[in-house]
Amino acid sequence: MARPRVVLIFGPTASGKSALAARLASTVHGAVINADSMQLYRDLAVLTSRPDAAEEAETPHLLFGHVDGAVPYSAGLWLDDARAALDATERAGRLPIFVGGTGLYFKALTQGLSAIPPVPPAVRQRLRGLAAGLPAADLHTLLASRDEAMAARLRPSDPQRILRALEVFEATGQSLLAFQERREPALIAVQDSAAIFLAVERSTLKRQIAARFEVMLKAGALQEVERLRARDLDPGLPVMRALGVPPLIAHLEGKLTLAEAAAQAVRETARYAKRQVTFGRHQLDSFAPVIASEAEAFLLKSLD
RNA sequence: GCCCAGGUAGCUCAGUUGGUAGAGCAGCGGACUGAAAAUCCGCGUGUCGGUGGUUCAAUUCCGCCCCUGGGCA
Repeated sequence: MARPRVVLIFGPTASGKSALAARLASTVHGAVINADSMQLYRDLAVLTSRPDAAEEAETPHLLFGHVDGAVPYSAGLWLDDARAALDATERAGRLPIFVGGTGLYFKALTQGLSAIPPVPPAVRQRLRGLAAGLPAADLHTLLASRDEAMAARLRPSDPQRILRALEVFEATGQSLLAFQERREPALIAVQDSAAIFLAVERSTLKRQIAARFEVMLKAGALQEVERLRARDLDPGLPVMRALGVPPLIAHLEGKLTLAEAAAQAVRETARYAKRQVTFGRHQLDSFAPVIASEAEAFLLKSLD
């Protein structure tokens, strides 16, 4: 097998991915490229455990904190950014090391995404406004009257996917299904990469999540959320829904004690970790599961 | 020591006029094509405190014991 031209590190939150990527990058003359949908927001550094200034000074880090929280970012935009970051890293003669916990980003990177025209913000806004007052089942009925094929594939209880199908149909006059039947070529083939899925025992992960949240609070997570709240952004934006943000806002508004908010954040983060593991197991099944403590040695060996 | 209340799922509790039990939360499994830290689907995991008795049958009724909380001493 040829030497991998790129390293892909996926794993649940709090599994030690970022530190691993940073260490590896400095040993093998690499650059770390973010594949995490929240670490890319400028407004969230503490709460997303983004690499700090010292780590970023040690080796190049790309796509971290480069997006303003007011922007509704997306997997498609990330893929564009990732393509540019990959090119820049290779031109600089460094090994690209993608690291993050967003399974969809890795799937898009290695399996390709469909080419779908952008949906005009006005269309999106109108549909979301409409959806706000409607039960999901009614939205599904609406979709079925326009795009029966796509409606048949979606559950009437899944508002987010129904909304996506509606906006694509509205913007293009075609079924989302028609687009999804064809994928663009993948940017990276798993065979050309060292792709791993960090395995950490669930109970260990939960302990690490709880300990990390305490550290985040000491490092100013509450102040970070206070600044975010002061921006008065649309609560529907991704940045406002990051783990820990809603409970800490509830605490700032006097609706929860800090202890309650922390417990809620930890619980939700643990559930998220579970979904990440499921995604890794089934959607990224060509990634090699590697025990976290052995991952560095494993990667160095496959880069030999 | 006596009196009262309670002991049922990991937690908080409901329930069974006697036919081996169910909610919420937690947990576990799963789906996944531009909001993915999102959105959605499925699953009850149990010596009903212990032990003897009555009964065809006891988690349920009776006795004794143990534990917890409160009250009186």
